[in-house]
Amino acid sequence: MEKFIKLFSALSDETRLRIYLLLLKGKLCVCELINILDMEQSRISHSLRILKEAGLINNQREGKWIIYSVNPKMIKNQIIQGLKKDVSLTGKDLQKLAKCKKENIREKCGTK
Amino acid sequence: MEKFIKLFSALSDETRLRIYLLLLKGKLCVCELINILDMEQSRISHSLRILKEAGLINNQREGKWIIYSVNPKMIKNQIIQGLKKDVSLTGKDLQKLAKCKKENIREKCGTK
DNA sequence: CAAACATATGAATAAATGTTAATATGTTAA
DNA sequence: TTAACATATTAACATTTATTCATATGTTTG
Repeated sequence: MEKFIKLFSALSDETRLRIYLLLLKGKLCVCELINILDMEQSRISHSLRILKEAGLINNQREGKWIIYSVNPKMIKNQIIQGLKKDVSLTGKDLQKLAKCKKENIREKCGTK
Repeated sequence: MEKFIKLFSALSDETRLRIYLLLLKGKLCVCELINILDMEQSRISHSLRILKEAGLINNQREGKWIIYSVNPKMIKNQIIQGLKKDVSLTGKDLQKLAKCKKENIREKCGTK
C-alpha cells in the first residue's frame, strides 16, 4: 500500500504530473523540461527526484545531459494506463514540447 | 487535469486510501469506520469530505446515520479499476471490517 | 587544466495539509 | 421536549510538502 501512496503523491502535484505526461511522449533532458515548463532548474530537479522515488521514471547520463524517461515496468500498470488514457497535457504544453524539439533546445541550452 | 490531481491527492493519504478500500467492500456509516480504523471521529469526517470532494464517494442519510458508499461513476474509471486490482487492505483491516459487521457495531455505536 | 555547462543537493523559507479539540447541527427515542 | 446520539464543521496547532537560493558535483570544450 505504501508503494501506491507514493505513486499517488507523486502524481498529485501539477508540476510533476505535467512532467510525467511529457515524458510519456518521449525522453527529455532536464534543460528541455526547464524550457517547456519555464520553471527553475532546482524545482524541476526536485520534481524529477520524487517521480523517480515513486518508481515512475528512470534516468541515464548521455554526455553532459541526463535523460529522463518513463519506467517501462510502470507503464504496464493499469493505473498508469488509465492515467494515460484520461489525462492529457494542455495544448500549450504540447506546443512548447513541439517547439523545443523543433528548435533543438537541448543543444543550445545555456545560451540565454 | 485538476480533477485528476484532486483524485490522486485524495488517494495519497493512508487514512483516506484505507477508507476508500473499505467502502469498495460495501457501504459503511461513520461510526463503523471509526470502529474499524480506531480513529477520532473528526478525523474520519474530514477524510470522508476530501474523498467526496474528489468525487470518489457519495453519502446519504439513513435514520440517524449517514451512510457512505463509493461513487459508481468513478468505479468504471480505469484508474480506479487498477487501484482495485492492485491495492489491498491489510488482513487486520479486513478482520476488523468482518468483526464490525458480525457484531453489528452500527446499532451499538455510542455504547462504550 | 580552467571555464562553461548540465544537473543535483542541502538548507531556509513559505505554503499546504493533516490532526486534534471544541462546538454546532440534525436525528431519534425516552 | 429534553437527553442521547451520529456526524459535520470550525479553529488552532503540528507536520509535511513545495519552492527558492546557494552551492556542490560531474562533464565537456577550448
